[in-house]
Amino acid sequence: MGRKRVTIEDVARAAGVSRQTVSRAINDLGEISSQTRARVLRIAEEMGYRPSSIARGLATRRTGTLGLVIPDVANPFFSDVVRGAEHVAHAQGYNVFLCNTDEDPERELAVLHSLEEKRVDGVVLCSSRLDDGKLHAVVASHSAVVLVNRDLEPASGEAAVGVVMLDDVSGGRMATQHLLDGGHRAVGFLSGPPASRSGRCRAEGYRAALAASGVSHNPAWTAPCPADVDGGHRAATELLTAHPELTALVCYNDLVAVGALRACADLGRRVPADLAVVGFDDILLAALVTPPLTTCRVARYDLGAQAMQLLLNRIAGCPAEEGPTQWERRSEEGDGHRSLCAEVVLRPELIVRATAP
Amino acid sequence: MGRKRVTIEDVARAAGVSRQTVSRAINDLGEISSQTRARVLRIAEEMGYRPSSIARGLATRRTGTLGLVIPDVANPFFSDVVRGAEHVAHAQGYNVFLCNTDEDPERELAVLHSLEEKRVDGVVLCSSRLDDGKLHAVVASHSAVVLVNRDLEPASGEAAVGVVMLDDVSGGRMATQHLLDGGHRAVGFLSGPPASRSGRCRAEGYRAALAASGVSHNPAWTAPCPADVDGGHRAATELLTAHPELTALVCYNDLVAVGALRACADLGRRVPADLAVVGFDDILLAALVTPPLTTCRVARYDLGAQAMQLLLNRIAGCPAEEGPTQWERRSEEGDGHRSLCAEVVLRPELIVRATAP
DNA sequence: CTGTTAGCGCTTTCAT
DNA sequence: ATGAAAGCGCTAACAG
Repeated sequence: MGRKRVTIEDVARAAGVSRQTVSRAINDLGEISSQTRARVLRIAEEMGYRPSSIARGLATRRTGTLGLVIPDVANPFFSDVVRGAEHVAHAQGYNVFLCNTDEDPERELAVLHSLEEKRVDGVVLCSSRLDDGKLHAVVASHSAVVLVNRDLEPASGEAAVGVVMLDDVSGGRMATQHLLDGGHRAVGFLSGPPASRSGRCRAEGYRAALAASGVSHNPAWTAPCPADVDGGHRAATELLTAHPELTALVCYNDLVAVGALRACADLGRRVPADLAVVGFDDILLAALVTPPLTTCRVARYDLGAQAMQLLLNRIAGCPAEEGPTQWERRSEEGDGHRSLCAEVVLRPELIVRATAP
Repeated sequence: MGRKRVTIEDVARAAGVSRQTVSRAINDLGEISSQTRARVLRIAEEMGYRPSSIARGLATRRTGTLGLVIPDVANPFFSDVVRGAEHVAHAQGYNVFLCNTDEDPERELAVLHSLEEKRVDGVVLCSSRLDDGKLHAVVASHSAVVLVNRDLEPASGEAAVGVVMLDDVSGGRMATQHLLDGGHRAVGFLSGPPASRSGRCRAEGYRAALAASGVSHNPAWTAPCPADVDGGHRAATELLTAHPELTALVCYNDLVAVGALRACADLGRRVPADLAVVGFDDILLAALVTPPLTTCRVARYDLGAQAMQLLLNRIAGCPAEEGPTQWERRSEEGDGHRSLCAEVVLRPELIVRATAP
């Protein structure tokens, strides 16, 4: 394996032309007779020539690769985001570096630096845990950045960063309202990791819904937890034991909700008769557990796809050193230029199943 | 964002040294006084210097990136493989390009070519759907390749390729035997995609178990299906309708098994009373559906981790043009050199839950 | 220990 | 329509 690589020089020599001509042929730039081009391409093909995108990257300052930074591929939420993002990127001829941060800000910074060294043409950064200062530095050092599920005030002189957000406040309100509509008054909330913006926004929506219905809000009914089945299981067990008065639970995500279901089974509380449960995300699992989970669905694939599309728009539309002006203007024009606006907001949708009918 | 990048030249000038000295400092190669190194590093840091790994790649012919090719990230099986592989790669300073093939051989070939152009240092290729000829070509054109769940006879003059396999024949036998032990004689098999090696091997194990127990094998009891819940649902519905005599079902994977569970619910057949079901993989979902799934667990994270470790060993251990000799010898020496052997086999483990007690 | 000279394989710019 | 020269940012191989 791996004998000496064929270079453009080799092909040029074999075809009896200059390297430039070969370059023109493989890049399909017009200035070449279709005869020579066909001949060169055939010879290149025969020799198994594979142009080095790394040499090409050095010369053009474009690598044709993008970074996609997420907390964890194994989280079904993000694996769908990845699919959406990759699909869009590949469709336009880009490759993507997938980077996990494991929710660790140090690791996040490390992968971002690594992407910078790789000279990626742009980055989609999901659920960043970086503080505003560090995040500004990151944005400044990459040629294009789109943030998913994380806001950032543009610093002065900085092009507005692309942003794709979930309307989590609405989501939290929606989920809670559904329970209130069902007659529940003692509604708890498992809020997920304290560092999660989604968690905080959903909590805000939860409180807003309670307030709007004139239901008093008991802070002791809210508890943080790790964002997985085990975390939900433990937190729900504790919360339900400490506050047996609760008749309903809004959960940070479906994994946590499934953990809560397990806790109910352990504690002998029937769902939904004794306790109603609402999750978030609508992962595959949600429809398949017993009883099937009522949940707030988020269009995860679209989230990734839109973020990537936004990034590609910015890469294509901001050819050189153009300032943020055009972007800000566009995004204020309304919906006509959806593909060019700098902020996208996705609204969740309540899927009513058996855990909170 | 993205003003002019700082180059090694800029740093050299600012520090009043040559580029080479800067290079020595950042690469921590001995031949430099610790004073100058410290000073250079400080200046580089201050200037926000980020060495271009693409220029470096051109010069060194090593990119520090690896390819990981899988059918689909959103498949929970592969997302765990990805985690294992990435963890090992990152621990040794490599980045990985993740590529989905969507089980499409054309796309698989395309991503492999793209990785070749990117000059990755090696590739882990999972569940390749390529025929032997094309696969040999792929192996020949990459500097190091590890195959997961796909075998390949080494061609003459070719270094043996690294291989990590699941013992799927054992798995199929194990699952079937468990059902036979439970008294079942009419055992069906949903064999997954015809192109899947795992599917074929599990089928082989299934038939072997039947034969070993002297149970006659009815080919009509085996049916292929797409490897997801829906595929399982449809195939199980058809199979159980056409052959109501079946009392047990071995399923290609857990997703298919969950589909079969759904089909049973539709058809009014209780599980496990009327139909016993065994799945494969033990994904998260398996323990959480009702009733919890009996399944053959595969150490997915380990699968990815071992494959990547094997790849890194081959990259490190095969410095130049050394032939396959050393490898073949090592792998025959036994288990002492596990980290250097060229083939790893992982055995699945039966997890008995409620669908086939 | 430090600097100099050549590339790595491609594209760009300018001739022809 | 084609070719020649220069350079992208870094390291390898020598000198000193």
